[in-house]
Amino acid sequence: MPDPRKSALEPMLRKLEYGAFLNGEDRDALLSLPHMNKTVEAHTYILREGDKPTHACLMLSGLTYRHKIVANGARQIVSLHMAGDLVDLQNALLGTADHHVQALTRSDVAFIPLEAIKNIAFDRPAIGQAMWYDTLVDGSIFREWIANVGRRDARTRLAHLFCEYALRMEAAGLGDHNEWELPMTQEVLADCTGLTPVHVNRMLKSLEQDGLISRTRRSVTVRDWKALAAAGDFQSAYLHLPAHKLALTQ
Amino acid sequence: MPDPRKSALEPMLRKLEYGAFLNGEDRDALLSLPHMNKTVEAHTYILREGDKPTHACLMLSGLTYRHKIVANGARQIVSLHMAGDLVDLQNALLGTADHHVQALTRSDVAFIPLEAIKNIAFDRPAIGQAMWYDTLVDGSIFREWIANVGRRDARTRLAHLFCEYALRMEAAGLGDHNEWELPMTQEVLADCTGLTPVHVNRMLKSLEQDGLISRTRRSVTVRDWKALAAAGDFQSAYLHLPAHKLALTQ
DNA sequence: TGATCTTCCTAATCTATGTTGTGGAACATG
DNA sequence: CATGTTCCACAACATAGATTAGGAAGATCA
Repeated sequence: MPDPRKSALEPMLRKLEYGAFLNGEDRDALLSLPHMNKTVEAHTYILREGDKPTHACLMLSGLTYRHKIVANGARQIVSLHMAGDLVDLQNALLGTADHHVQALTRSDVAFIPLEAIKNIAFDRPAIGQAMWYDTLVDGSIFREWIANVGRRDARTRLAHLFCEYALRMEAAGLGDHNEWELPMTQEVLADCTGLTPVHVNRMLKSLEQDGLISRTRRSVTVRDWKALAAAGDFQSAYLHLPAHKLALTQ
Repeated sequence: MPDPRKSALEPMLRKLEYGAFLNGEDRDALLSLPHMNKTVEAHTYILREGDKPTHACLMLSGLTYRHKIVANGARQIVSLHMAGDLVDLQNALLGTADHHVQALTRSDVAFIPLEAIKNIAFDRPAIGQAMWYDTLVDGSIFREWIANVGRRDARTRLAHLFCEYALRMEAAGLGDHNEWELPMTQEVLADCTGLTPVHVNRMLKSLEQDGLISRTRRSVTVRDWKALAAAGDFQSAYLHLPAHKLALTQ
């Protein structure tokens, strides 16, 4: 058994602790989970629709996303994932993957055998509750995306996506909500928001001209968080982040 | 303790058994859960965004839906629920509701104390796994809705919604996938699909004229299931229904 | 240092869907 | 049965966002 004190699985703890109090034994048990580390290059598929996964995938660094392809060939990204996210707990327990998981940037991930996850979740109620909670937060974000894509106009959608991304990055300790790396092409932004890259470009310009953000090739600076949140009809409650993670943005 | 053999909670078992094998004791424990039955009229709010629910709500009959209101006042429905669905397990465990739950038609529901749900889930691993699975299936349906609303055109969206609804109703024993009650106004359909009622009307006419469906005021007959599924870019895998529930539609 | 590729930007044009409005059918209410 | 209300159907018009396309600006690599 690996020494839990220097486990690579450390990033997993943060989010799980949102959902339940984990005592020392719980934490050790989590950090001692068997796993296999791997670095995946940008654009690599981690899982394809129809696969029957045997491992869950924990993000250690980088960004990944889940997506679906519809009949006309268009792609819809349904979620983004960063360090600490247990990406395909979803696909894992359901047996057959109903969507693709792909690396957006070069990423370090840890593959954890499903059996080990199930065992730990049912042996240790606090961990089980934490994982369940985590999947519920995922669900909450999905609901918000349905509303975002279904009922908000293009500019609002994009601003909303930015606010969500900024807060999640900050909560994960990966940046400041007012300034962050955005390693996405405009095509990726379009596939997150159900728009075309051309129109994303127009809306980016609009947000920039109105002084809400400024940007360089691969990073964004928020010039006026309140205005951006207003433009994006963004209220953070659905992220279910603990209060102390939100202090700075209130 | 009520006699589990004639519990009103019976409809809960079907879906939970998709996710795990439940033995006699598990089933008795579920059916003996404390609960309070209630009939809610159409349009009644069962839960509002911001509420802190103390009970989960099991649907016994009728239809309910969850929705969000965005800044411009538009409504986006994010899911539909029918007999057997544990509607707000989502809101319940998350502490604060991030969306509204409202009755679409007059419905019978059972309110089950949250504490009792948590206890049974962690005392009985099979039940815990079944409930977790159920919330994951919810998540899978959310993902499909994001893709539906984000990347499919209006006609396809509507056909997709119909296919999903038909299959879920049939799986719940509430109808035949080729003929069902549709107690929804075109405005409700619009709010499910991110369209306007006027355009829903156009698309309904289109589906009807092309011989895929026919309809009366509050019911739909599928004239050609295969064609409707094709028009809706519908593949049922994401519903994660057991094979025997799908036999008729293959 | 140039050749090649990707991404970004911009403009012109088009179209799917939204908006507004009207009349009538169906249903609910008393 | 009379009346009010909700919902549906249809039409005329408006527009947000899609489509297509070309060139500029960076990146990557020989």
